[in-house]
Amino acid sequence: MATSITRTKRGKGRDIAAPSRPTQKDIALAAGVSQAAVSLVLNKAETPSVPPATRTRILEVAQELGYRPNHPARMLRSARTMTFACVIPDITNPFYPGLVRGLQTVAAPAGYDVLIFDTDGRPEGEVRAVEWLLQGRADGVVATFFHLRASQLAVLSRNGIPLVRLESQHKPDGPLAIDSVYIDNVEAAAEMTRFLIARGHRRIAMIQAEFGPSQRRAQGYGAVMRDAGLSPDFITDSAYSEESGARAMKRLLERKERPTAVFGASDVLALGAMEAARIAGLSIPNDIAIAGFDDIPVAKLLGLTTVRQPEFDLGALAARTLVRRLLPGGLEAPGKSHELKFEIMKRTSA
Amino acid sequence: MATSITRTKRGKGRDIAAPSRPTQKDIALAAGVSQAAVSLVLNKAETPSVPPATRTRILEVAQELGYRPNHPARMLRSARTMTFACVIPDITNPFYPGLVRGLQTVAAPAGYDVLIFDTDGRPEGEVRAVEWLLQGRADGVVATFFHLRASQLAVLSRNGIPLVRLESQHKPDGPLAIDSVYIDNVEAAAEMTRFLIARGHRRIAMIQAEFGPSQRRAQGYGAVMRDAGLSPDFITDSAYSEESGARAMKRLLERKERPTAVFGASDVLALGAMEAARIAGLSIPNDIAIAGFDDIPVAKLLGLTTVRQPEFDLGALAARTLVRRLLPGGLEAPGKSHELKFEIMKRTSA
DNA sequence: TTCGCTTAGTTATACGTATTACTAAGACAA
DNA sequence: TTGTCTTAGTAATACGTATAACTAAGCGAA
Repeated sequence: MATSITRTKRGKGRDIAAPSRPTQKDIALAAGVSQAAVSLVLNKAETPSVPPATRTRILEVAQELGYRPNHPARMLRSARTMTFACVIPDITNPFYPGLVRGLQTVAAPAGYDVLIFDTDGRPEGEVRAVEWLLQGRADGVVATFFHLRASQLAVLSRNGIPLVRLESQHKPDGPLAIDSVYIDNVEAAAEMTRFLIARGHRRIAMIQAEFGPSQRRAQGYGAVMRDAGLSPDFITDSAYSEESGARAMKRLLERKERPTAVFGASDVLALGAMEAARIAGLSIPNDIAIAGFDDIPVAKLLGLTTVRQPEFDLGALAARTLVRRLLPGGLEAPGKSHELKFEIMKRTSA
Repeated sequence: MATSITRTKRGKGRDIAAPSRPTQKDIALAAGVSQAAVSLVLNKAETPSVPPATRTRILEVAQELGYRPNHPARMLRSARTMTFACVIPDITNPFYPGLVRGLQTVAAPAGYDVLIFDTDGRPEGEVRAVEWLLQGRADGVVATFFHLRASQLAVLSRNGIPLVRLESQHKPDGPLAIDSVYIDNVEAAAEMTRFLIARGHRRIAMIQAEFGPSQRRAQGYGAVMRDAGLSPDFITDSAYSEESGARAMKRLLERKERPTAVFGASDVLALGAMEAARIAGLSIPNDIAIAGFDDIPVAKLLGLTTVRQPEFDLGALAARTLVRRLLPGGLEAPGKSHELKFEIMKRTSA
């Protein structure tokens, strides 16, 4: 009868050094109580059925063994992952890190982690994200979907996963646990356009992206232009990237009659445009004025006139909404749309 | 005997609408087989004990019910979370999103998700990160630790969690499953300093942060300065932020004898310095030259001369290292240090 | 003396999966 | 007819936790 001193659990077949954290069972064994007693003491602030003496003994043993709760087991047992998913096109777009930070700032004190899922703004990526969420990996989601419609997202609600969408306009309240936080992009773009017109610009072009919030921004711009008796001038490139912005700008600069101002549907597009203009030897804003949308951190450094969307606050509000949804009974409430205010940041580029 | 048509599982006591995804048991029931058979078919490419007919029947039923594996249950059973943690000071520092992207790009095809944990570069944050990792929430970690030493990180290895550190210099190989990826920060800073001297600068100041890679960069700068018979001029502010950079720059500009060049220990510090210089009415690089370290995306737009650290590649390499570590037996190999090359990006600011 | 209440717990079960060990039925050979 | 081998699965168990349901011992009151 061989006596095994090295307590190698999980070392069933192979006896390789298989590290294994102490469990409640180990604590129970060492403290001479049952596993249930351990669980009770570890989780409840007050334990009527466990007297102080036993309580402290259990806590001491736990401390001594360096016990940490096994998160996966907890998740399974309590059907809570304590994780929020953040589904966005691309974390390298400077708009999103601030949003993520806002999320974390509210989520962390409430005990939730934040997991990032990049879709690249492509339909397949968004479908994969939903697939993934249905595996029960997150308790709630904050997401920007460019392609999926409400009908394709309803499956999340049906599976008890609340969703907060980052939107570009007010959404009507619905019965499902789908909320939204938004900034009135139509009005914001309109106001920026009015500002450019007031500055004396008449030939104003807008650089658009194919999908996403660009649509609403174009709408606001188009309406104001037409109201002012000017003709909207859209130029569309594929993505929200500097390359797209630069490409579009180059096309604009090749025209016989150039615009005097260019409104980028997002800051990264505007930055690409600025870069292209600079390469072409143009001075900003004298030769050509440029405006953007988002107010990413660099916009300030580059003096880009733009529409401020408070990313941090958006993230924080979204997280607060999720936390509330995950309170008991929180899923029953109808979906609501929360508005945050934009601000026109007048800088040197326009 | 009441017949319950609405299949409401989990509805033990309260019969509120408690949505519940189908499990393997449900499939088994519907297909007239055992749960074990379902698990087998769903997970193995070849099932000698399940004939094709039964196999397809099971798969069809699974499809029909919209089955998705329950991730927490899988985690518990297989002791794999299929998650990498990325522990960094702050996702809003523009250096990190690219790193995260590099991580994701390698992790996703291998089946791993990426979770972000911000430490704010503070000791408590780093301790919390380790605590958190010990709960078995991730299979591996990519991390930047400013404060914790190897001895405090060894606990991760002891618990079977491989770690890849982002480092600023070569680390000696050790027996634990702790690898590192690094860029030779000493040499990089030295080369940048030589460049500044070659440009004719003699009074060169360096803006440092209190902790982190700033140390190595200061070392390279200091060595070259002394070799050239110049006296190093350090000015330290707390964090890696624009505010810190601006504050430090303001102090430099208050001096009677101003430096002709300022070397920021990171790009965000350099950007803050640029902004402060501009506010003070100085022209860059005529009145004062500025250099940075990191080559964050905006550096290019602002014409900041800096040291390029390939963030994306660092992330990708770190992820590849982790994936390899998590292959069977991968934890036994000694820790290795991988070097990536920097590049001096000569732009207009210096 | 018996009942009931409190104290201090324990036992049992479930969450959904993966895997090991087992088995019943039939085919075929000796 | 018996024994062996294959086929087609199944039953049982474990992962670590949370919790509902139960109980044994001791004490006071009726």
